[in-house]
Amino acid sequence: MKIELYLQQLKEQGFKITPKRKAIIELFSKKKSYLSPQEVLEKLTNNFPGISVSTVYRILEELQDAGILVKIGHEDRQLYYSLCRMPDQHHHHFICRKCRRVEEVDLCNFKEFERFISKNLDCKVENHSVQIGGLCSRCK
Amino acid sequence: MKIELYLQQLKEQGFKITPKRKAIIELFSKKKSYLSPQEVLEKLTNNFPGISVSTVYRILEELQDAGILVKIGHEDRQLYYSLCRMPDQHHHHFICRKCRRVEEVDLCNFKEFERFISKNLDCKVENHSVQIGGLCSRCK
DNA sequence: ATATAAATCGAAACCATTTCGATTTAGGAT
DNA sequence: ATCCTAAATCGAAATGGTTTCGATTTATAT
Ligand SMILES: [Mn+2]
Ligand SMILES: [Mn+2]
Ligand SMILES: [Zn+2]
Ligand SMILES: [Zn+2]
Repeated sequence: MKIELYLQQLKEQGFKITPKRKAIIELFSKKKSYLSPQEVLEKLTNNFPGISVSTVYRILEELQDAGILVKIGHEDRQLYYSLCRMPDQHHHHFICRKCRRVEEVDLCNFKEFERFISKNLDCKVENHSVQIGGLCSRCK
Repeated sequence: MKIELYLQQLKEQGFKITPKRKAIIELFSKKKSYLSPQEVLEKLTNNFPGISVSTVYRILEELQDAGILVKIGHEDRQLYYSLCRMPDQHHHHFICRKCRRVEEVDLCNFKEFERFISKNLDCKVENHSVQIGGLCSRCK
């Protein structure tokens, strides 16, 4: 997806296009791996000396709200984000434990779970989270 | 599963059976919902006034290492644990968003994911995490 | 150009979690 | 039963990622 599309997506949701937001989107779109807020801050300090930590945290959260970034669940329980390249359809992510690369997994076989659970537990299933880990084609 | 089995499991892994460890296992085995370290601390304060926070954190981690508790992934990124009632076979968990009840989901259709990913991404799949959310039979 | 709501700054607060040296305890050995 | 010792617990302080908030700046519609 081109940067312009993400910016348009931002605007459509009522956000203003600011240099820092643009820079963060650009950063993620050229890096296929997930990043922590601290890491984003470091990368931006080149072009924006004195950028505030709080700004980075806020922008990352907003970009996720806008569907541009996704949070990556990590066992250290800290925040990590990556660009989602398929914002429109439900899917999952594969994450390389070595290089942090995030790949889109355009598959969800959750229907089977839902049937199984409804039948066996008599619950109302509302959501599910799936994350796949391993080594990507480069790292394996 | 009976408490004695969990205690035996603890002992087999080289841990000593202490009153606090026992109390924490008992607490979880009568509560089917997940708990935070703070909540565990509060419940234990009745029987163990002056129990230390660090002790609770440490025991919870150890019980997880021993396969007795499982960490629950929560969007607030804080620590939550629940008793795992099927420690021996691979499975997943359903979590009620209202009452926090955790149910064992004795199903995993991950093979399909693995085939799909190996074929499309040429990756080496090593692990996956699945968590299902919704309302349990009581809460729905 | 002007207005103004949104965005950013920056420093401090927050608070869940971790650390570590001192003290106590469980459980095997004598 | 007593002793021994590694393991477990205490407790208070540090840690550090994240959030807060009032002051200042900026994007953008008019
Ligand atoms: Mn995606
Ligand atoms: Mn389980
Ligand atoms: Zn990789
Ligand atoms: Zn429930």
